[in-house]
Amino acid sequence: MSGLAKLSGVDISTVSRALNDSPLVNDKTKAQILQLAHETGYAINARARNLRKQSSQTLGIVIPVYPGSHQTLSDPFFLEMIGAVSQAAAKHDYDLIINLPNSPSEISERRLLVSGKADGLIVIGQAGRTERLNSLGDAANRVVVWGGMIDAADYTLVGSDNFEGGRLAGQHLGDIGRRRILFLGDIDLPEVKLRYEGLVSALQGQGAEPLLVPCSFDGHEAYRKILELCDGKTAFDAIFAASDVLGIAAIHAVQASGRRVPEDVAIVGYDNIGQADMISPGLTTIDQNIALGGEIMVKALIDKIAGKPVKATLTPTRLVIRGSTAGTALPR
Amino acid sequence: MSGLAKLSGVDISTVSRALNDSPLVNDKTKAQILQLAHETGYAINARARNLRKQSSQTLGIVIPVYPGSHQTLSDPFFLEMIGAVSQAAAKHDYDLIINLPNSPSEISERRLLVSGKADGLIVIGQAGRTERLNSLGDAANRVVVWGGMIDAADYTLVGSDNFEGGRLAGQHLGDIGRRRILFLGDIDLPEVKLRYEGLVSALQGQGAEPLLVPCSFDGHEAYRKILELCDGKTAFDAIFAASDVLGIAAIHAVQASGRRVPEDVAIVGYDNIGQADMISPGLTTIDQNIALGGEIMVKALIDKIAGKPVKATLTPTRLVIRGSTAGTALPR
DNA sequence: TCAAAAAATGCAACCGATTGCATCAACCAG
DNA sequence: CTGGTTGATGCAATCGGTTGCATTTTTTGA
Repeated sequence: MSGLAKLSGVDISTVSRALNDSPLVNDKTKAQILQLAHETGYAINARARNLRKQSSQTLGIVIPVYPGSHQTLSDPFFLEMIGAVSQAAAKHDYDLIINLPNSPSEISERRLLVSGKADGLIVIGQAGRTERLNSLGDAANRVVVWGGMIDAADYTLVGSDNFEGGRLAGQHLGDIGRRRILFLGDIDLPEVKLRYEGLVSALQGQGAEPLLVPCSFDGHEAYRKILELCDGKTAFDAIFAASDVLGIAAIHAVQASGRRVPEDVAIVGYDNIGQADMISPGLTTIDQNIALGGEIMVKALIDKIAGKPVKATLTPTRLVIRGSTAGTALPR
Repeated sequence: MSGLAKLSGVDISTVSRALNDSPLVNDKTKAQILQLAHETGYAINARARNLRKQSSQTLGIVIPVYPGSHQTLSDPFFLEMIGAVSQAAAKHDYDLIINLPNSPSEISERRLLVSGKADGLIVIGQAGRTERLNSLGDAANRVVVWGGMIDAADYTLVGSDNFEGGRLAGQHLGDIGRRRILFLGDIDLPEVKLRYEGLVSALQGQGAEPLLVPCSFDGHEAYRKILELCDGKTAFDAIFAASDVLGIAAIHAVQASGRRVPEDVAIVGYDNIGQADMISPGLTTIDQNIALGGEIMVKALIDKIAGKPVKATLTPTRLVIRGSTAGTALPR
């Protein structure tokens, strides 16, 4: 910048204003400076600017994946979420930094905010982190969390309507005549619990009741558990899985045991990840509209940073019917 | 920091040294300052530190996805790459910022480096960007690119051995008796071209020659093209697709046309994305070891930033046989 | 034509850390 | 007791922008 100042013969303060398109600067001067900047390939030093302006035009996304957690970063849901948030952030002229906590106890969230590396934080999933997130205190007004709506949260929540999603799945399975329905998932997680409750509520209307099969978000675990159940004497004609990864594993397990999907066992997943329609049969699922979710979170976070009040938001939640319940596989 | 200085009664320079564990500071003083820092939840201001140290402990990853490019960010390959790089960066105590260029012509790479937002850059794929990357000039010594090995590159390349991958695929298809093999992909991209050449070389030994089916990385396009070919009069008994997404689409297309995989048409993909074994039949593919690739790139980039010489590196490339060529589908 | 208002530019403090150099105290050897 | 080391700390410049205020230049209106 001082280089540009010398070249154009004005003070660096004028250069600064010109580059920021300040109305204080004469149009001719401004044009000349911009021209010079362009020619010399000058780019404002973000480090200095960030320090002075006390902001960094950067958002952070925290993915709760650590050695020992059952979910891995390669879970397509996380990856799609990263993609969605990243595109939304870019659209709003923010950079996005990814943070993967090394351990469940590390307080990297606070550190990211306090150190000023990020102006705000998007946290994916609140499982077992409610307290920790609440303890962010002051910093909490620069945090948006993706997760199920719970009352105990001080932070802003964005997420799909998990209860409604569960209800839709239950109703659909009822509609196609299924009565013995397994729920595959870990209801200790708030999001999953809501999906389960939605399912229960839908089935009540039909006089049925689901059977709970506890399972983490690990596809291999789901495969094993469903295979065991198939080989056992529990009778069931449908599975509602807490995620598409689990649902896809369930399809495989059911097929491996010699039964047909959907004729013998209908299967519904949750998330509508890109792979849900790349398998045979396609996986019927609950769409969370991840792309929209990312956009909503980014916008909400930017509003919060600007001090505007922001309230929790639900993304549209809808049922996507494919071969795993419908009998016909749709091509992509 | 000035707060800590007041609290502990020493100069901020001493506080700074203490927090950085400098040997210049008396151990007792140091302990006391660290204690205070812990109690008050103090975190070093990254913005100021970055400015002063002329570095930001941050790497950037550039994904060449923009409106109009056929590949989308939701391509699992990109997502897995982001995950791999992100974990590797975290391991080396670097933050990672994601950059999605808004247009093919935008020079966001240079900007990221020159502005100091990132100390170094990892670029995924060099398709049509060779010139642009070479034009980075000085900045190129802080760039590592994932892509096929080509001679014209000034920058450091890391990638799987695309030629060998193609050769492995060709050999395998030959071994199982296939002679009429389609290659599905866009050989204008350097990586894809090498895969094709590897395939050709393997088939030469067997007296066969592949048929080229030009196709972008878009799964839907692949589906349409393969379906057309199936309905036409071209005879073929195998497909080697330039990516798993294309391979999976090909499986669907072939099945939709009433033929069996692998009995009528054997299919091999490329990448070994997580979903390759979540479909039926599982997709035989060439594993690029994305996780290792991410780690190698991060290490190479950090070395380059430190001024060490770094040379191009190939990641191990191997054939993973699954149901789409083997006749038996493996459970996950 | 000249004072007042408006527009454009310059000056200098500031953001919060890091670090070379100066200073000061404690300790040692002669 | 004194000069010389060593260890510990403080001082102040610095990184490269941004911005409130002062100053200069230009424009306006009577």
